Amino acid sequence: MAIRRNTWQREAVREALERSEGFISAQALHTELHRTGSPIGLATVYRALADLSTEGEADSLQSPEGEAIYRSCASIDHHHHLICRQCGTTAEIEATEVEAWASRVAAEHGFTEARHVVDIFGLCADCTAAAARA
Amino acid sequence: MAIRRNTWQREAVREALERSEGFISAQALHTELHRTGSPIGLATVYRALADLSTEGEADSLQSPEGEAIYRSCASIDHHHHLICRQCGTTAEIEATEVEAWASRVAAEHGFTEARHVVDIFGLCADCTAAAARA
DNA sequence: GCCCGTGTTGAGAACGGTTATCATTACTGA
DNA sequence: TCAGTAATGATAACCGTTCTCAACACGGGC
Repeated sequence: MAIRRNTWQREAVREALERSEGFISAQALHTELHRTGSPIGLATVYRALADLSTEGEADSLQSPEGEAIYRSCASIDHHHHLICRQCGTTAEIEATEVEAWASRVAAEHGFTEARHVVDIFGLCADCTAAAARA
Repeated sequence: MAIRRNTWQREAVREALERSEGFISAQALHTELHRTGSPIGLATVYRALADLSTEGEADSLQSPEGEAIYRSCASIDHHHHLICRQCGTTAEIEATEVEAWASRVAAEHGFTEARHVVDIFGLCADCTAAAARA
């Protein structure tokens, strides 16, 4: 694992992830890749996503349904999300104050290696309007 | 499903959940119940937890490892958690500033019915010390 | 360009958590 | 007490994810 080789598979996953808007599950990404002709294996998709995630090129979080979902993360810096639980669209949000708060609180309680989960699930403007009509 | 019957199992799950501090997984709760002598089935624990969750008597969220974890929700007031990913102990934390931030950000983007997930996972002081020794 | 060592791939098996199945049990209202 | 029917629980099925391992292919050295 010392040297990372470049393979078309890894690149295909990166591109497919960038092409898809919002969060997408590994399975969905695999299906999408097959649909567009890539005979890539499911295991490879998982591996590529895990790699992208650790390298900071992708965000990953757990959907409320328990799936791991991924998103291309052009800006390497840490940020959070506003996710519509109806249509899945996301908006990146600034959370500078929350960052500070999180690390302060963790430190106050003697916690180390703190990673925080700060995401807001709601109904986006469109879906709110659609729900109002129904 | 029209009528809900009262069974000792359901009550046992509720009590065990209240007794356990912080978040606990369904499996752990099942193990705990068996340890204290209840021959309750795993499926029943899942069902009871799901019911408690929909009734609002319990909170549920996904741990970063993908497990569903539950917490008794006696106090209706909303608060957040600092969770040790090693031993599972939790501390309740005040998050007034984060509450304000979350609703403000959601409103700014036209989102409604926003529920936020704000939890910090880390290593508690004890586990940090234990890890340092190893 | 060709070889070879080794990182990578992929099909399928294994795995762990959760949910469904279904015969049996036991609440509950009459 | 009794019948009707939710609830239970052992187990199988399910689903997403990770592991296994033989086959493959990238890339540095020649």
